[in-house]
Amino acid sequence: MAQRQYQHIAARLKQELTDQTFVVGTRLPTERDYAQRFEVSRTVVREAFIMLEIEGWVEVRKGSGTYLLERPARSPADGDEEIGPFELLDARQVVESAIAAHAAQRISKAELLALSSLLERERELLAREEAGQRDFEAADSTDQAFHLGIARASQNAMLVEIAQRLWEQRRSTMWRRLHGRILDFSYRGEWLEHHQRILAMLRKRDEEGARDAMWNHIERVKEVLFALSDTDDPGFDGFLFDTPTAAH
Amino acid sequence: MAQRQYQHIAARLKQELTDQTFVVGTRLPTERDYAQRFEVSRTVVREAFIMLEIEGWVEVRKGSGTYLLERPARSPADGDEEIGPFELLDARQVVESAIAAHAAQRISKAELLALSSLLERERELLAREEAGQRDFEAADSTDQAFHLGIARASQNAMLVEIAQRLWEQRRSTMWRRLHGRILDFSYRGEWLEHHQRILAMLRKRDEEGARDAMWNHIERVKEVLFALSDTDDPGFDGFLFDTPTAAH
DNA sequence: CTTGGTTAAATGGCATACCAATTTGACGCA
DNA sequence: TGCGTCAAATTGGTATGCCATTTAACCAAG
Repeated sequence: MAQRQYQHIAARLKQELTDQTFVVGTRLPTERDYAQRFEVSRTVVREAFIMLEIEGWVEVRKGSGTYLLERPARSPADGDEEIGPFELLDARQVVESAIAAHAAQRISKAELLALSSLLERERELLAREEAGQRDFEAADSTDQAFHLGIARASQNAMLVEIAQRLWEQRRSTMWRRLHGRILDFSYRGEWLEHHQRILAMLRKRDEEGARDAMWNHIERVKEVLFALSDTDDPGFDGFLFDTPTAAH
Repeated sequence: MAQRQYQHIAARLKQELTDQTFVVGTRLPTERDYAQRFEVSRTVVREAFIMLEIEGWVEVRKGSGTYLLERPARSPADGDEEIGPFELLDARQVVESAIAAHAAQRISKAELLALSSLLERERELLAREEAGQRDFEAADSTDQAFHLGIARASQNAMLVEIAQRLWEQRRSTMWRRLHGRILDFSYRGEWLEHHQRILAMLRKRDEEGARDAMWNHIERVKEVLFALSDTDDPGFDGFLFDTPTAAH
């Protein structure tokens, strides 16, 4: 596995905290428990908890335990109606393309380099995958890093926050289910091309080009998602088409 | 000292990275070095590095070392840093203009009517104000209702949520202070004209027109805000120009 | 039955030791 | 002289063990 283990465990913990019903204030299982359950050392779990602590999910009390704080991420069970995949993609299309355009005029050379190395990483992962080594976690986090990196390049903290919020939505169960498909069905090469095109526009500081490239990228993701919903998975379409914007 | 040592060490590391001149990309001293220097175990240093990694300061490479990334312009977890007025307006400009364009193709007749009646109300309030009856609260809430109404017209719950989040930011003390000025200095007539132009574009379902109208509206708000910062209010500019995007 | 203190178990904090990946440079061969 | 190879040193990764704090269970005194 490419990623640092603590990040992997942290992702699983977050998933558990969002999916499962842990009431706010609950004491979570101990580090030792999780270590045993995930079959890693307590050190790794501890580091994962540190990540959650930094991100504001939990509070760690020495000698007592780890406690769930109010969730920073929007949780479907908070009474908010869950956002469907197509609706979320629409929102991302609108917002991220605008952010990309803005970033095109403000991105630094260092940030261009950072994005470039992310794409290098995507290329590597893709090659490995073709060799049979799949690493969904790594692919997913690289994808996210690229998109959030663009938001960061806008030099605007509010836009970064908004972009993060959009990506957090993937945690919802409904969405997670589809997400794997998108990154799996050998569309990864296509996404890489899209990302390269976006980066090229940012490099040229081409505002309109960046906007269009990002727009088309997400447009294509929507198309793929739509096509995938025609597969033979029973009950797959069921929830897809409840969303207002799903009727394309 | 912070409760957990890693936080203390992380703070010292950040200070060192800010003060000292470590060139971007430099390999930092090893975990063992810092452990010795700070007289703590390598574990603690390692946890501190994890914090820096999460916050985007450094990249950690197994077997190689820890490398300084471009210093994040704004560190995410340094406590929720307050967003400055110009930064917020930039974000609103980017996001709301994109939302307006999206809404232009989806707004319903009922929503057009609702927006129209909001403008009617703006007109009323303006007339009353000229007669000496000021009602800041009403003017403010009408303004917000118009902008959020457009977000709602996008038919996308996520976009509505984002727009709300943007408007919530005005409640911050720093921002509130300026906000009164913008709505007071008899710019209200101008804002009304802008809103009418935006609504007209939405009526025509003119995507680009709506985008531009919203963009120009907020652009003008920024100009006014900038001009107002030249007034004689002592300490007024002080905080305004600390924000990265303030240097127009 | 209540209350207070004592104690033992549980839990996170920290340090140490060993593992694995990477880097470096020395050595040998062309 | 230059380059390829390989082994040792370097460095982060992980596991384990012990320490300090907190919690709660228990018992004795009132």
